[in-house]
Amino acid sequence: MVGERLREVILRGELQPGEKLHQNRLAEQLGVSRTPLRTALAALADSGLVVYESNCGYRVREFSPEQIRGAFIVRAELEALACTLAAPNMTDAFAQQLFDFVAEGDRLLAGGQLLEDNHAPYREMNVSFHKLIQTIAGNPWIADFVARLHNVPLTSDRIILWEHWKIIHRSHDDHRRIAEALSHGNGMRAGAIMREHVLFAMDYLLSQLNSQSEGALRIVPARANTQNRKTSKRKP
Amino acid sequence: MVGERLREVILRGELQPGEKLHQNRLAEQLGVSRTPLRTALAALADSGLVVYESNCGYRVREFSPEQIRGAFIVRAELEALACTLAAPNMTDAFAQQLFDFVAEGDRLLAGGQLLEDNHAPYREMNVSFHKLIQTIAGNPWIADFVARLHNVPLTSDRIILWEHWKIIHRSHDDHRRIAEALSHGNGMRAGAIMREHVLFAMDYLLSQLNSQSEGALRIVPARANTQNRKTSKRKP
DNA sequence: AGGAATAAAATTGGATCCAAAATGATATTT
DNA sequence: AAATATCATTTTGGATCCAATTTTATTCCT
Repeated sequence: MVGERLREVILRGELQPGEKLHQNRLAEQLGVSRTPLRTALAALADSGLVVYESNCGYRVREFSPEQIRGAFIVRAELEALACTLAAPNMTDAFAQQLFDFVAEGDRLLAGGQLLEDNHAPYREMNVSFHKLIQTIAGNPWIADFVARLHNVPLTSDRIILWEHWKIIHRSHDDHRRIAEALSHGNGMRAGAIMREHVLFAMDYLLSQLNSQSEGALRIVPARANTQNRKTSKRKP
Repeated sequence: MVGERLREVILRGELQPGEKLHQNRLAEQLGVSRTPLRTALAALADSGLVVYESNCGYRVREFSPEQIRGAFIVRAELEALACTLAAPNMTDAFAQQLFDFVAEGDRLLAGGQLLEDNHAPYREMNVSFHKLIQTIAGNPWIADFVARLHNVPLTSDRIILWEHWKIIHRSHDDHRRIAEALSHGNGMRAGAIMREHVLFAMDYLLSQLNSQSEGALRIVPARANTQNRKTSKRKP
């Protein structure tokens, strides 16, 4: 829980890669003692977001462009696999949900552009679409690993490149074709589209990384999480 | 480090799945205080070997046969991907190392059977062979995720089914063909063999799980790790 | 006697404390 | 003046302590 907050802080880039994580300072900033902070750090270290060195504490992990590239490649393969596994599990209800997400995307892109106010909703629709396919696939490892890959700064689904209409339009069209293929039970075809869908995002992100400065990449946070609340049991 | 020991204990099956992890007792058994134990538990929880519930502590995670099956399927795909990525990176030195492992397997299997004393060496050769391919592939995510999948009890490379000569012989023959294909730069073909190599292991393990009792599965521990020592800097 | 309510024990989670190690600063020597 | 050595400060890692919650045991009531 303090771990979640730390993860957000790191992924939003508020802590520089390589930066040392000062336990006293961080604990105070987060308003907790060092003990829960350290358990959170241990978990983050295992998940690979921070690195630990004995007697030297934790620091924010640095990712090379090559590692970021590698993350996309594995994600492309895993999400393609999710499509092939999802196909035999398709039901009318699942197909309907997929097309609902596509329809929501259509609505958000209706004006021939993506308005500023629609960035966050589009992002959430995008995340939901991908997650739903992983759910239908029914293999929890895929969802788990894809989530881990999203924990790499810049690889995260927090980041979408909004600038060029043609690219976002094409990306949304991929979604439609994937939904079509899956609803016809054609998992291999859906997987092929998905693989290209992810690999192209990789190429595009890396080209942007090379040209412009990293700071220019837009990070769109989720809206105040009134949704997505997990089970919280409280005494009266 | 205390985490490593705990991981071993759990993977060896000395703690039953679902069993509650008593912090006081465990800390005493491991000869440490509760604080380092709890950081270790937090890390293991993130890596998915134990589950945590607020105010109820940690318990050993249970895996359904379906989850075990899922782990093999993802591992098959990841290791196949490792083959396709490794092919363009092949050098004569890498090819030599692969064939050295194959030759070692030939030696261990020379008598037309796998002697009891050769179980551990064969296991280590097997692990090294697979890891080398992942190293050549040069994508650290693959090695990381495959290692996580090995952290599932029964999916682990700690377990090899030694009983039937024909199966282990065939499995070793897969290794030879994979090495051949990779040394010729044929990553797709190597990947296809690797996928079947892993998926057949899955089928065989699950069939054994259904027929005989789980306790009959042989878990062969690594030999006292004089090798595999990580960097350890000590003051004189 | 069975079940609900209450009390006692145990266990967890967080805070504080302390020793060991690392970092940084100052002094000393060449 | 530069390099080394020594000392002080900071920071980490582990142990202990304490409050809050859960679990277990007991008592009480129907």
